[in-house]
This record gives sequence, C-alpha cells and structure tokens, in this order.
Amino acid sequence: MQPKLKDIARELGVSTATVSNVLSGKGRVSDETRRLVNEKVSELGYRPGGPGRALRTGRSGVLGLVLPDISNPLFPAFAQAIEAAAASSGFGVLIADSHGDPSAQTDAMQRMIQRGADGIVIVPCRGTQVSDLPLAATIIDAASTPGNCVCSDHHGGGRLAVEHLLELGHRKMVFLGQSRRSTVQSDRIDGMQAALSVDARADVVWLEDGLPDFAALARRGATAVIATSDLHALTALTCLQSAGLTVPEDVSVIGFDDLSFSARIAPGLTTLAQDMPEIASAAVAHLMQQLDGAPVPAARIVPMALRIRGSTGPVLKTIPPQDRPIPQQGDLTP
Amino acid sequence: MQPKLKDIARELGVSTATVSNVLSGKGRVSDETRRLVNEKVSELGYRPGGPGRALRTGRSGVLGLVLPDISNPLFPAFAQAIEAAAASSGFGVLIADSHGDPSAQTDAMQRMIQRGADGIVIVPCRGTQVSDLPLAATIIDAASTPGNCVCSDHHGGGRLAVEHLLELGHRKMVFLGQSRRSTVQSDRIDGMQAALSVDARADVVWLEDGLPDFAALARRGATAVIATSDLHALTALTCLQSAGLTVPEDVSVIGFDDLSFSARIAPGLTTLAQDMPEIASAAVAHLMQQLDGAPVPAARIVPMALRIRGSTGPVLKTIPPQDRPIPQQGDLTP
DNA sequence: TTACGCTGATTAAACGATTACTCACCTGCC
DNA sequence: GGCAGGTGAGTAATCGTTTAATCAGCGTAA
Repeated sequence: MQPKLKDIARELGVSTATVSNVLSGKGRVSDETRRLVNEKVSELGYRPGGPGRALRTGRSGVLGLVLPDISNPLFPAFAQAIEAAAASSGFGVLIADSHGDPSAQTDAMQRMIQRGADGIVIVPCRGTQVSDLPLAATIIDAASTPGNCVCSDHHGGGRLAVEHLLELGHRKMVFLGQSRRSTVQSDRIDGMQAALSVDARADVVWLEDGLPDFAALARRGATAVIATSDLHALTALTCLQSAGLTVPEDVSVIGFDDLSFSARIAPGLTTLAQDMPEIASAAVAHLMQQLDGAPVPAARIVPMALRIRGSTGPVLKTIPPQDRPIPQQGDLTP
Repeated sequence: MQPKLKDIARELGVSTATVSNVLSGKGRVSDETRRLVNEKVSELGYRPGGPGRALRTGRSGVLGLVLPDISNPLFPAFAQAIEAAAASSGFGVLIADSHGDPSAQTDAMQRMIQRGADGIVIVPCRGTQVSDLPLAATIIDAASTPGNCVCSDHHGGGRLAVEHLLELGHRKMVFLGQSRRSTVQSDRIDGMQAALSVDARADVVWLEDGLPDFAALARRGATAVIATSDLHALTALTCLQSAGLTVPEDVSVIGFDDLSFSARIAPGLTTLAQDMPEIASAAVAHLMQQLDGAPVPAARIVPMALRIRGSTGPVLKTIPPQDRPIPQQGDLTP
C-alpha cells in the first residue's frame, strides 16, 4: 500500500494540512517541522496520489494524444517526442487511435476528457475539423488547415527537395504521392511544383492509382523521383534496383520524414526530416500556455531539414539512361 | 463545464445517490425515475468523471504501457494493438518510454502508479528484471526471461524461417543479428540453428561488428540471409541489390516482424510476423485477470506466422552465384 | 492590563462519485 | 388496528489532497 498524506501526518503527530503545506511550500511551517516532514516523506517514499489531487485541483497532469493511425511509421518518432516533451513538463501521455474514423476521433476525445486529461494534442483525421472543445487543445495538421496550431513546413520541404535536385542537374522528375486527398501530401507536392525552374518538368504519379512502372519512367527520361514519404521512396528505390537500375547513378530518389529504415538501406535515402522534438515541444508548450490561461497562441510552422544521403547524386551526362540496355531481370510486383 | 452527478440530481429534484444508482444499476429505483434519469443523462451528455470515480473506487480505468524504446519500428503495431485491446475492455493507455535505461524504467513505473494506473504492461529494458510491483503487471519479454508473461515464439519463428529455406533447397545461409545481448534476437537465432538439417550450414553475422559485405558472402556460396528484424533484412536486401545481385534469384532474404515497409518493397520481404493482436489481447487479458483477483496466470507463448513474399525463392541450380560475373556498379556504404 | 500582531499549526470544507445505512411510506396479513 | 415486509429514495461517510479560515500562544507596545 502506497503511503498517504495521512500516514505521514500520523507518524509525525501533525495534521495533513501541515504536511501538504511543506510539500507545496505554501503555508507557514517552522523550519524544524519542515525538516521532519521532508525526512519522513523520503523515508516512506511518499508521492502524492494523482486521483485525489486531480479531484481537488482539477488538474490531472495528463494530456491526451489522439492520432488517426498509430501504425503510421511516422508515429514512433512523434509519440516519443511528445512523450519526452510532456514528461519534461511533468505530464503523462494518454494515447488513443481514431483509425481515421471521425466518429471514433470524437469518441476518443470524449474519453480523454472523461479521464480528466488537462489538454489534448490531436492529429485530426483527414477532412475533419476539430472545434468546440471544452478543454485546451493543440491541433497538428497541414498549415493550410483552419485551426492548425503546429506543423512542419511541408511546402518548404517540397521546395528544398526540388532545389537539391536542380543543383544536381536534374530537369525531369517524378513526384510520387499516395493519396490526392491528403493535405500534407498535397502541400509537399505544391512546394515541389513551386520550386521547379522554367526548364524543368515533373510528372505527378499517385500510388492510389496503382504501382507505376518506375523503370519505364526512367526510360522516358526521368532522372529523379521525389516521394511524399520515405515509405513510397523505398518502394520506388527497390523497384528500380530490382529492375536492374542503380540509384543514384540512373535515378536519384528522395523521400520524406526520415523514417527508421532510411539511413539503413543501400544507398542511404536522402530525405526531408521533420523536426520532431521541435514540433513536439512546440505542441506541448502551446498546450501549457492555454492551461496557464493565455489565449490560443499563433500557429507555429517548423522548417524541415534536408538530410542528404547516397540516394541522390548528379545526373550522369555521359550515358543517358534511355540509351542504356534494357535490364533483363527484375521483379516489379512487390 | 461538463455536467456533474449533482447537476442531474438537482434538475430532477432527486439525490445524487439515486442518479448514481440508475447509472450503476445497483440500488432500488422505480422504473419511472430510472427513465427520467436516463433521459436527463443523455440530454446533458453526462459522463462520469474519472478522478472522482477513481478516488472513490480505487480504479482509474487506465493502464500503463512502459516501453524501452518507442522509436522502435515494431512499436506502432504493438501500441496500436494494446490500445485496441485496452479500449475494448474500457481502459485507457498511458505510455512511457524508458529509453533503455533501467532507472528511467523504474521512474516511469512509479509515475504510472502515482497517476493511478490500475496495472502496467511492460516491455523491460535488456537485462532488467521487474519485481516487487505494488500493482498488477504483465511482462512482455523473451520466453527465456524469468517473470515473462506473454511473448511471441521467437525460437519457433527462427525454426520456421530455416525450414522454409530448406524446402527451397538452400543449404548455405547467413544469420544476421544486430546485438548479441538481445535475448529476443538470440532466441530467434537459436531457433534457426536448431532447425538446420545435417547437410546445411550457416554463418552468424552481427551488425554491431560493422556492416558485412553481403555480395562477398554470396560469392562465397551463401544463398540466403535470415535477419532477426525486417530492418536488417532490408539493409541486406538493398545492399545486395545495389551490388548488382538480384533477390531472390541470387540470394533469398527473410526478416522478422513484418514491419510497415516489408510488403511495399520490391521484391516483397518474406518475414515472420508476430501476432500483435493476439499478444496484446493476451497481455491485457492477463492484466484483467490479476485485477479481478485471480493469481498470476501462466505464461503465454504466441506462435509466429511465416508470410511468404517475393524475397525468397528456390536455389537456382543452373548458374551458381559464385560463377556469375562480379557486378561492376554498387554502393555498399549506406 | 489590555489590545494587537505575528507565528506555527489545526480545522474543516471542498472536489465528484460511490455505497452502506437509514427512513418514510404503503400494502397486506393476522 | 397493529405489525411485518417490501419499495423507493435520501443521508452521510468515504476516497486523498488542497486550502481558506481559524485558533492558540507568545511577545510587545499602548
């Protein structure tokens, strides 16, 4: 049984109020009593119990994290960063998965409120808008979404990717997305389009339309693929490799989000990383400010960082890919 | 402001006890009063507040999940499964990351207790042993670890991998691990060793010793690589591919854990999947039984499942890899 | 001497929900 | 008519913590 305030008080022959005053440093307590209490507290290993405190103060020290899909490979880094940021503010993190379902999302938020969460960090389902919350909330979404509080500069990330390729001499690219309806992916591709120089061209290909023939795209002159996620970049990279093309000599590949595997493949995947620690601490800080009674702060856009690895390189002027022999072996069906 | 029991009671002119009785179905209440209360409850959208209930009943409806490393790519599937299993039992999930540090692990558990968690699911840091917990706990570790409650049959998974390759005609393999100190990896490799037929051989290679030259291994006759994680299998696969070898024609590759990318690369990665929903629901059920006062149930070993994809195939008898031309291009430094 | 101020600590209420206990009332039976 | 028994609902205590209000004791100044 964990020791209670009452146990400390009883053993010392003082009242619980005095003990509480020592712990909070608020009331008037003599130095001697203070010493005795502190001694007994560490002797018994007392830690104030959450429920009692939460009931009295209305603060639980817990914040909710509602995600559309925990199994998203970007999530580990995100959850870790949020957990670290919350822990450093003395908060715990309650997670919930909405499975991309708006009603499950509402449900999850209700449960967090019910469990006494002081605030919520939410990455909304596609297309849903969070509003009318009876508690502090921080929304992490695309910059273009109304209500967004913190996010990466996806548009800027797209620009950085294209600029990197332009410097390497690439003029014919493929932009690879998964779903047209994803705001984040759209923002990234918009950024890519915006950075194209006048003499450069790009085709946009969506995986939701089916797996493209990457080798054929290369044969038609594309020298680079920018995918909106490392996951799709990896698909492109392995498809190219197993079709006998080499990366980056024949085709350069860039991804997004610097997922766990990106540094551990051959060649290493050049990628645009989100600054997760920064996003997480901004989100938590955003929440803390609201809890302190401040008005909802302005949205915060965190820049993305280009991590150059082996999957991007200069265009080889000598032997254009389309003149090379068509590869014999290959397996394009993953 | 969320409605309280008192609000419902006041609006109906009854006592809070009556309202509580209706909600819990415990006391004696007339059908008429029951109807009125239920009506008002759904009208005001009342949901019992956690802290008050937790304080009174000693149950918070929250369980803690303590992990050694949230950024582990296996974690999303795991957290999702645990969250789903917990939610279906009406529980919330509080996460914490011990960063592989035993003292942080103890700390995290203390915080969960303090926050009123009813139980803890813990994946312990390497080498730590969890004991003397003042609350229900379920430990997920390797089967060989004392105190383990639920885990995958890593040894059996290793056996399945080797048996699959033996059937395909492979007799010279490479077993690829990351760290010798990982119990899970050791169990998997032990299983592999145990399944080798008398005419088959395998080298064990550890990534902690540095990145091996996979093409050289193939040239020396190895026709298959089994990695203890898809992450390492992916490293092997891309190294082989960028060295000009083809998978599975030259070398077959198997991984473990069926990570998010494994089905989305070319060729698709054959892998041994953990049955996450089963493990999670076993873990949560294990916890619930303890909460219900039952003694700690026996450990549960969940079988792993072989998912055959394109990265494994029969040994090509016609042209042994070592007689093929050595590839010209390649980038073995990821 | 009385009043006042200060110190150090106690008392008691409150937070929201649960629950054992009590109570008033009604029905039916002897 | 009185009493047992059942019904429907209220009273009040409780969980652990915080905190406003109070209080006793003491020294000092009027």
